[in-house]
Amino acid sequence: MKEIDQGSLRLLRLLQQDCSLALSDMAERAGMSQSTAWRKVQELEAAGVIRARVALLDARKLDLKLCVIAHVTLDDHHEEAIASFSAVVRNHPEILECYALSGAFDYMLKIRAADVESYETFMTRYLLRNPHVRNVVSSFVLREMKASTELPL
Amino acid sequence: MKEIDQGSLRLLRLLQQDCSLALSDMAERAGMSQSTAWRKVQELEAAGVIRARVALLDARKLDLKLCVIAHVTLDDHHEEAIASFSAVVRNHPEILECYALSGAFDYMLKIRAADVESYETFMTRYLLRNPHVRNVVSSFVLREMKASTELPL
DNA sequence: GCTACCCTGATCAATTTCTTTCATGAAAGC
DNA sequence: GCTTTCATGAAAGAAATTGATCAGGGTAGC
Repeated sequence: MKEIDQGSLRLLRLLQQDCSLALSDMAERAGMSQSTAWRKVQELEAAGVIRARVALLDARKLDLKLCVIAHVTLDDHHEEAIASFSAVVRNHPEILECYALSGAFDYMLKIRAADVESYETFMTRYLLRNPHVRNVVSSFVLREMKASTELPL
Repeated sequence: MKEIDQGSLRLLRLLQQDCSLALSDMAERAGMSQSTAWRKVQELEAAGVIRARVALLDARKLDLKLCVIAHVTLDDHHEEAIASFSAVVRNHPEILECYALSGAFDYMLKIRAADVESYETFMTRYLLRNPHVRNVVSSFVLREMKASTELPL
C-alpha cells in the first residue's frame, strides 16, 4: 500500500474526531481543495485505513450502567478450547472487547451490562459454565477516565 | 429524559454499525418513514444519546502494531496523586482508554504504540517517572479477538 | 360520543453536500 | 524538447439533508 501523506493524515485526524463534518469543512481545515479531500478520503476508504464510520452512544443514557474488566484463564490451549471460547466472545454483544494477552492471564474482556445482577447472570451462564474456562477475575469499573477511539497519529 | 422507543433503538443499532448510511436507507431498514427517522435522530442527538460520529481506523495500516494493557497502582490516593496521574492520561493520545478499577489494581490502561521500543520510551518517560505511580504491569496484546464500540441494545 | 393531543407519514422547497468532469501545472521519463 | 503521468483545484451536476407543513389515525380524558 502507498505511503500516507501529511494531507491524508490531517484528514484522518479530523475524521476520527468527527466524521459528520462536511467535506468542504474538512478540506478547509486540512488545507486542501474539496476535490482533493474527497479523493483522499475515497482512497483511504478503499485501502481499508478507514474501517468504518460509527456513532458512539452514551452507555448511561441507555441504561448500561455497569462496565467490567474481566481476566480469563483457560484450562488448556488446544484448538478446541480456543475455538469454544472465541465463539462465546463472538456471539455475545455484551463483550465489547477481547484481547489475548501475554503475562498472568490469557484474555482480557471488557463487558457492559445493565447492572450487577444481569452481569452475574451473563457471567455464570456463558463464561463460568464453559468447560474450558478455568478462572475469571472480574474488576468493576469505578470511573471511565478516558475511552477514546482516536489513534495517535 | 424520555423513554427510548423500539424504533429509535433500531436506528441506534444501525447507527452504531454504520453512520454513513443515508437517512432514507436507515428509515427503510428501521421500518419507518424518512420524516420519522429524521425526527428521531434529531432527538437522540439533542438528548446526547448519540455522543459522536467518528471514523474507526485500522491501527496496523497506520503502523501502530503494538497494543498494551497496563495495570497501574498508585502510591497513595490523595487528590494530588490522582490529579497528577489523570493529567498524564489526558495529555497522552497513546493512552486510548483508562479505567479506575475495583480489585487488585487501581487503573487499567490501553495503550497503542508503533513498536516495543517506542512503548518502552513512552512508559519510562511518562508513567514510571511519575512520583505517584508505584507499580505498572504491562501485558502485550497478542491478538485482538474483538474490538467493538457497539453497545448491546 | 367527542375533543384534544401526540405520533406518524407524505410532500415539498431550500439548502447543503457529494460526486463527476474538465482543465491546468508540476515533475518524471524518453 | 516533448510526452506521459500524476496530483490538484474549479465548476457543474446529482443526490441527500434539512425543516416546515398538512392530514390521518390512535388514544387518553372528559
